Amino acid sequence: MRLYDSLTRGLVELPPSPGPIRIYVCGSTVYQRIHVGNSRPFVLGMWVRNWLRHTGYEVTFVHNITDVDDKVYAEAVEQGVPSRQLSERATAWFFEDTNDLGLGRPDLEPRATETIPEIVQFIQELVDGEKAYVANGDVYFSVARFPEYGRLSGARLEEMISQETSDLKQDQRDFALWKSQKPHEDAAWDSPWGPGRPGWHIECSAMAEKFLGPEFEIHGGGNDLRFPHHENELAQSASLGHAFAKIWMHNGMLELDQAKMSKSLGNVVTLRNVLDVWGRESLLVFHLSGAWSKPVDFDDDVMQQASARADRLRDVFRGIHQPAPAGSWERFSDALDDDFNTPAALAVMHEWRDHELLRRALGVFGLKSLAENDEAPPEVAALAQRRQAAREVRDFEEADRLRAELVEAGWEMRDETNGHRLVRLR
RNA sequence: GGCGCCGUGGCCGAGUGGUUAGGCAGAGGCCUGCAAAGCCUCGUACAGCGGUUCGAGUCCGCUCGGCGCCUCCA
Repeated sequence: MRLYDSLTRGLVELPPSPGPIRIYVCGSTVYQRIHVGNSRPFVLGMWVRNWLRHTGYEVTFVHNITDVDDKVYAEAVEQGVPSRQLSERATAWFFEDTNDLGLGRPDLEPRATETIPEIVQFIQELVDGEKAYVANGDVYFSVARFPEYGRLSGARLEEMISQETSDLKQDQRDFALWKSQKPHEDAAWDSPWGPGRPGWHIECSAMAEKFLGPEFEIHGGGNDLRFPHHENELAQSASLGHAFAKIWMHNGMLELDQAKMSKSLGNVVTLRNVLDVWGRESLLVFHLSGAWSKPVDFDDDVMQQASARADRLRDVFRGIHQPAPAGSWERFSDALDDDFNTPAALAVMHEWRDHELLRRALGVFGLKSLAENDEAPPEVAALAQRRQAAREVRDFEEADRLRAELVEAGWEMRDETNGHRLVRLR
């Protein structure tokens, strides 16, 4: 299998299976409900894990939760609640919403606040190696001492100007590894540099390396994290001589009205809302429909299309279909092995009539539910029988009345040559 | 301004330089009391202009347009 790597800007071949594949995907900072855009890296990570396991790899998938950050404190002050309480509530929402995607959980879901000792040690090593310096309770990474800085984002060091300025920085491009506690911050941890909390990027270097080691195969996350987040993670880890990620997998953004969906712009649709309105299957099919690395528009129209596609796949398991040429698993697996091309894989699935083949493919994407046959409850089946009887005596008025009653109960009658079929309405 | 991605039929969206992507919507047909689903048929599209080539959606250049990052953001 090969994947597009943002660092080398080309396709990189994975080591042959079987073998270990370690994946780290940046999760969300938790201070409110996550939006649909946030579901993309989670879904992609779970799917890649499933697929790699399916093809024989031993996969470890780490997906972190950043539960300490400027935003968390700010929102807590805004709402007048303790920051710990806020982040715990938002973490619970995160689990609730992602659970409802029905994909299971990543192997490890570490939280920044549970990784403080490793973070502190990481920073200490950077300070000891003179890659970072202490200034009045803060610790900053020295960008000038890492010549490779800018490689991931393609930015030139000389042209970078940090917007987060501080008199404590030796160079305005430097970024904080540790921030001393501020008056409005109600939670802090002890450190050799005084009470404070981690800067934004160090927690990911620490969590990734704690569970995967100094070198791992895939690092994922949204394309907007390429700079500064991932650039800085790479700088921190590489400064200690760690190889860090071999492949950087940056997923494209979800766009709403031709602009990136983002909390700061406020053009956000929560994952919760999408799950409630469209259901998990339609959302997953939507994610399947677009190449992971490219931006995609999110609106009712594309969700409607995804929903119709989900129904079409579902119908394969319902009706009696015309015999079709035997499906080829190879075409499906070739699509996924080629940079995880899910739109192409989905197209192959649409051509299949073979239940077992299709069920197996759906399983990779957490969509086996589409293959489940609906079993009508006895009272619905009884209603259907009465309608069938009415039809047989050609009492169509009564038949239509009973059909309307069935629709009311959430079931659709599909008449067939020798009987009928009940299909649950969604 | 710098770095990067992208422009495919009404819509979404694949596409190693040379035979059909696939789906949604729409039209006609088969089936049917009606309906739904299914099945069959129907779209000769690749932003524009040059160039390379026997041949380009697919490579090169330019132009136009869209998006992302450069500041918190999946």
